[in-house]
Amino acid sequence: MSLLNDPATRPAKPTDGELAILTVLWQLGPSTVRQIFDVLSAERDLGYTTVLKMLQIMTDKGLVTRDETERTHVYSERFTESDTQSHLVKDLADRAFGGSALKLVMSALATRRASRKELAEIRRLLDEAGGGK
Amino acid sequence: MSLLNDPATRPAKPTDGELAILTVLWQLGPSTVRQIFDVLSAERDLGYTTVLKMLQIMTDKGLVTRDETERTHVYSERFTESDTQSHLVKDLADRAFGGSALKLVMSALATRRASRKELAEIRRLLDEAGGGK
DNA sequence: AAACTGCTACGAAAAATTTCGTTGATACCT
DNA sequence: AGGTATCAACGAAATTTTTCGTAGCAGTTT
Repeated sequence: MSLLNDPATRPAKPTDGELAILTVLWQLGPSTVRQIFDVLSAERDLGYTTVLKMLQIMTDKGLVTRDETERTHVYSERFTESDTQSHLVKDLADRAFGGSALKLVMSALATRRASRKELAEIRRLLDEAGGGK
Repeated sequence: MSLLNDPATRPAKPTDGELAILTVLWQLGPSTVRQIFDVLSAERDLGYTTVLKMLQIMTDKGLVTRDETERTHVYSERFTESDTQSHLVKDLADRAFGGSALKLVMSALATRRASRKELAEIRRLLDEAGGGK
């Protein structure tokens, strides 16, 4: 048997193409191939069956689930947006920042301008994080 | 002609394998294939010529430079650690956070515990970033 | 000089990812 | 019913990434 689609095992990091599909699912919620294709094909040139094939592969990998009750299948993300994002951040921290998510944060802050509102939001998170003591 | 090795063009995001090599260069500074191989092969199983080939490809892509004055070539990163890191952060922000590096930061902070010292450092960066007003 | 060691270059295989054409089934329209 | 549109499945081609065997060259040792 394969390890694919094992509910207990988290799939590997999504590829770039897979992530592009996931971001559409985050935007639209559960969607058909057609809906996802419409969004992606507006940005770049790719075929309908390409999207279909990727969703089939993602289903096998356990990145999405598929509702087959209707003829037109409906795909849903299997992990939440923030869960997947956290994973990607951790992965990048591991691969490029010696495992330190905080170095990653500092890198991001060092090169980005932020609005007052965004900075305030970050401070609030910091206060929460450090609030305990 | 090819666009490879064009000093004016930034190479595409390094692959996972390429990034692994870059992190070694960040640790050791300019290094030979042997030195890089020794570090990487301690972590995972791979051959010497694999590392050599990757460095040759990375040279073609312009990710590293090669000093051939000695018989044993010495490879150096072409972009600084923080430059490359910034790029990777921006890339991830684009691909997974709708282009918002700040959402990425918030995601990282939401799931990480930080030491007081680290939090203080982040606050300092925030003050710099928001200092103007 | 022959054998050995360490190195680069080359080519190609293997693996992973991305792409889509074709087929056959199902629904819709006239 | 016949024709058209939409869809999933399948297989395979194309591309990218990773891997390393083999060959040849240059020093070193015996």
